[in-house]
Amino acid sequence: MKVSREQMAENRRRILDVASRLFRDKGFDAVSVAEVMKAAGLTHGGFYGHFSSKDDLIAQTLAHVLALDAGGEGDLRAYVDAYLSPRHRDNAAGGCPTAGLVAAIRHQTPATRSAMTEGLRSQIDRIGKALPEFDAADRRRVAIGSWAAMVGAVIIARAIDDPTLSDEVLEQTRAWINAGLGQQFASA
Amino acid sequence: MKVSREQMAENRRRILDVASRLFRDKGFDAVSVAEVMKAAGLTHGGFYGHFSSKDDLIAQTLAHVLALDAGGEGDLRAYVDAYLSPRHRDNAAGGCPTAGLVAAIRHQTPATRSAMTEGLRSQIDRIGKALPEFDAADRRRVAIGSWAAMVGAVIIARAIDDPTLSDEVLEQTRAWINAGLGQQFASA
DNA sequence: AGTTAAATATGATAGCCATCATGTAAATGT
DNA sequence: ACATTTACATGATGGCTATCATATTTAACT
Repeated sequence: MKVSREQMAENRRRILDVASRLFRDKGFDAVSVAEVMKAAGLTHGGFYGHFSSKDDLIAQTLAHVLALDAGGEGDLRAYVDAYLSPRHRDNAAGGCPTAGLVAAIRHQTPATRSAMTEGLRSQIDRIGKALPEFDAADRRRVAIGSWAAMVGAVIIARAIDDPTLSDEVLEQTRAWINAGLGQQFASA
Repeated sequence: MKVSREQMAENRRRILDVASRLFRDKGFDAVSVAEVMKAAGLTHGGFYGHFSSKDDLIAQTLAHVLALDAGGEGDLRAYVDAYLSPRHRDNAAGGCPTAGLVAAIRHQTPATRSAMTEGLRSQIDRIGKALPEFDAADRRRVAIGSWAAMVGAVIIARAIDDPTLSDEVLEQTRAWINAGLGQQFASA
């Protein structure tokens, strides 16, 4: 049955929202088109009215979720703490899409890779802007190094099945980043 | 046709070797059992004589490749440089299995998660041992922080489709880690 | 109010893949 | 040498999934 223009727009938004959660939680491959539609309260039939393919859904979902994500522009210390928390590690479905999906991007279409590239570029810039205490030369290094460590630590912590070691990875990475944030660099 | 005992052992080794390359290159899901067997010069039929399931292959392949991997115990600076090089980024099939596969471990069986956990534990210990200039308290932090940044940077660099930005991620992370390696920590 | 267009539902279809069944030939042990 | 075991090959099978075809219902336009 046909639905109103705004109902359709809302359906589309809901599809993207549930898809982003499902993809972050289970990975692109493990989520079927029908599963996404069902989670959005629809059936699989209407899917191709919204997207031209599953790859298209992936690309649009990534662009959608990366546009929202934004974090780290204000209090960087607080952002790092929340990012490297057990709570974030245990909440992949609602957590940072970069941590949840970067590694899978290699195997995706150009449109998806492009969306992720722009998301990463923005995030690095955002972190850089939150580091006014560093001079221009150091700012980029700190932003990129910290972001790589944050993403890497969460990915690693999620893989480890020993809670003690997993917690330690988060905690020590947090300490390592804080140490790096707390000091200026004389040379390189 | 039956083959000699040692021929069988060699076949098994070849299966694990090609599987580890294929998995690192394309991911667990995108590689079929038949594809692995074919790459090993066999047909799909013999597969279940060696492994009880694809999940079993994954677990054994990971244990196999992580046992070999070992790196970073000697000259840590050189290891970091090679790890964060475009060459390593562009060689996923032959590169570090952690960088290539950690993120997918979340969705694997307990045996596979366990193999990865032990691999990570060893690697962190190995890096720690290569840091004699740090006192015990700092060693762990430097090892974990550096390793998280290395793994994160390679994963991120592989996702990015802009060569300039991708190179920059590697290079700045390298500089960031070297800065961290080059200094003692007074407090935390 | 009536016609048309469109959004979604229901119901195929085709391909891929993990796994199983069975055959075959050669290695191993006597 | 012979019997037996067994590693691998060939050939199903069943399930899942992306995508397509068609029907239905109702919003949108006149």
